[in-house]
Amino acid sequence: MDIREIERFLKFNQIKPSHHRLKIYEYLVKNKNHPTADLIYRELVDEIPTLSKTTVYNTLNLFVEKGAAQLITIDESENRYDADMSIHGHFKCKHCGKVYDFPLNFAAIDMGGLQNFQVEENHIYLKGLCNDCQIQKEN
Amino acid sequence: MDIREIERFLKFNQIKPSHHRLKIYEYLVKNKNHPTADLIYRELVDEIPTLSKTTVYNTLNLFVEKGAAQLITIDESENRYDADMSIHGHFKCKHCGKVYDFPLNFAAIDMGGLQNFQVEENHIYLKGLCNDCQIQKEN
DNA sequence: TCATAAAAATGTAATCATTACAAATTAATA
DNA sequence: TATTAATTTGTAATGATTACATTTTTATGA
Ligand SMILES: [Mn+2]
Ligand SMILES: [Mn+2]
Ligand SMILES: [Zn+2]
Ligand SMILES: [Zn+2]
Repeated sequence: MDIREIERFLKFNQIKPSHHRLKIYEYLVKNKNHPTADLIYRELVDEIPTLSKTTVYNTLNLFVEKGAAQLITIDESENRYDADMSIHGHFKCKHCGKVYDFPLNFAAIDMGGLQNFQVEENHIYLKGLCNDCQIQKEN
Repeated sequence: MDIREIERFLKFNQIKPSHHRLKIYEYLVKNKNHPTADLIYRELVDEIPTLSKTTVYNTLNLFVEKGAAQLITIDESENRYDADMSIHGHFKCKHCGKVYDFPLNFAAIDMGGLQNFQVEENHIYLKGLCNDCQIQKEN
């Protein structure tokens, strides 16, 4: 996804593609690391010295509001963001802190107890030890 | 679950059953409302005038640490707690704010992308409109 | 029972992520 | 260019949670 596609994508989602918005969205797309607002700020401020943290927060809130990104609340006290709007699950390693994606067959989730409930969002969060960290502990 | 059972349960989980701890755990068991620390405090402070909010926080953290309750981070900026440690999902209504339980066939979740990952916790959160609120909107 | 130590609870201050808000800057429009 | 709207900025406020020192309660044992 190059900068032109990002511009089109933001416009498509009713978001005026200002320079900062383009850069923040580009960061989300290129680094699929589910970053916090603070991390995005720290990563971009060298390249964009005038960037303010408030703008990062404002922009991320706008993305979520317009459906261009999703908010991941996998852990208390840290909001993370993801430009991948497809249905997928997240796994956070308790040891290294990395957040992994995994495919999800949402239809398999049987919501027997929720007849007539209208589902608008789904958040599937797992926690534990990732493959790499398990190997480390064994040695 | 009467107070005697609660006492036994806390002891079983390596938690000394002080009066406050018993009352807070009893609140979780009797009101399956996934409350915040603040709500628990407000609900109990009349009955226990000496209760402090710090004690509620300390106690809930202890419960989670010892595996007697689980922390539900279904929404940013509010930690909710649940004494039900069985595997089940949560649905939060965006209109009325109520958090519903629903049964969950966890085995149905295919984690194809997570070979050799060791899962220790699972959090399944859905959001949308509950049955009651949909009916209201239709009228 | 009384002394002593350990555990639990309290109250206040600190922390920290996020938001509110007013001012400044930039972009769009005519 | 003049005018208006949108965006961005910097700082202050908010609010949930935690840190910490003090007080209270409970347990232990001479
Ligand atoms: Mn993701
Ligand atoms: Mn529950
Ligand atoms: Zn890991
Ligand atoms: Zn509802």
